[in-house]
Amino acid sequence: MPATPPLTRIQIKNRQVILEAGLEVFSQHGFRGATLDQIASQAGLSKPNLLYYFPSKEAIHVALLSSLLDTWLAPLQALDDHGDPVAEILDYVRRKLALSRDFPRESRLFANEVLQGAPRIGGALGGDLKTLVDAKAAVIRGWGAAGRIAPVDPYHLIFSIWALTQHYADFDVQVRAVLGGEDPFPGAEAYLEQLFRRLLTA
Amino acid sequence: MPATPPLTRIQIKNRQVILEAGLEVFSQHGFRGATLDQIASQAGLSKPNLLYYFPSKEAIHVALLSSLLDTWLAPLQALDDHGDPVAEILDYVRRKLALSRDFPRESRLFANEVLQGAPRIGGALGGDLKTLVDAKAAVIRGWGAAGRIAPVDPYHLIFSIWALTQHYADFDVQVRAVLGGEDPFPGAEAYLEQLFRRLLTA
DNA sequence: GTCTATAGTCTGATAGAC
DNA sequence: GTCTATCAGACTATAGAC
Repeated sequence: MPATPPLTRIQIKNRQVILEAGLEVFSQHGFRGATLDQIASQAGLSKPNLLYYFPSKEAIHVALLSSLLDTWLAPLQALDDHGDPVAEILDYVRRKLALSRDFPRESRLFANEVLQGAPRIGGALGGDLKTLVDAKAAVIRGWGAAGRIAPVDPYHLIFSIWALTQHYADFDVQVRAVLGGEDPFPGAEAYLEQLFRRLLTA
Repeated sequence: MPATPPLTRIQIKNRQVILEAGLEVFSQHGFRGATLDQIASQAGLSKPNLLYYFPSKEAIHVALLSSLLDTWLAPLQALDDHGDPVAEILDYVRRKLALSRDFPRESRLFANEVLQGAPRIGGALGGDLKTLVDAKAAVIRGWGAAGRIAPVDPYHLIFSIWALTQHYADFDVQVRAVLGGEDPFPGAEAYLEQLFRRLLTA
């Protein structure tokens, strides 16, 4: 028998509605800035009803972070040891930029959390995340050693891909203010392809 | 006669103490996450005494943001039309990375603000910031047109410098978790020089 | 399962003594 | 100028009716 009982359809649906509302509110205001009133209103439920499905405000936040972490790391997971090195890295950049364009709230949720010292997902950073990055960094280092890409520090390469792609989601307000409201993503995709192609084939 | 009376020495000193404490607390917890109790404790003053020097919590935050904006834009201001193009841009990268290393709290203060939609400095983004970036983007575009650097979108070049340098301050916890605690800045400086040199001299 | 009502706590800001 | 005491509102979470 399972340690936790299976959820009914209505429980599953309401939990999803609450997580969607939590994502909207937490990503915009951060953990402390968000209130249960806002989340309840966004979800179309009463405040005590939220706490019927989740034991606390923090539980909603933690559930969001952990359920989204896999999605967030999928583009790096997909980096294929056996593919063409430059194409693999450029594909990774494209997939990561697409996440920023299509899921900006998820990006800002993580950014808020990490910016404040990752009090609720700190463990995953030194655990699963580090394990994954170490593995992929070894792949990239191997490509460099074999002369298939220009020599480059694989860790800072990965950091730079994160920084450059997430910037367009996390600092969207600033980017659009400078560009006068123009959609930054077409230009960003072209620029990043140029940047990493020149870096890796120098 | 001045619209506001001149400040005494003790007033100037206490305002500075409060701003220093506010920077520490706001940069770590964001505007809503910070409390006057924390700031007062950090400053070694009582809570009502804080509000003797500043009319409200928001006034402390706004004073911090506006007094730091100039410092934050100084490295871009210093980009010299008449210098060597590649050296000027690489110097800008170095100066901006030094800000992230030496003033990470200031970086996180701005990141928190922009991430949440810049509710308190939104005006400066489309105003002073855009004006400055437009001017410097024109300089960089001129260098490209004259064949002195490889052709590159000047706006996304500037965004990429911001993203890459600020990442090491704003996501410090994540970077150090992946690197196992090692100081990221020496490696970052070498990597960024390599990256932008290859981009601009391709 | 969902609601209204509310308990208990925290927080920004003020009053008033010294 | 600085403090203690405190107010009024907002907040998370719970109690209990339906």
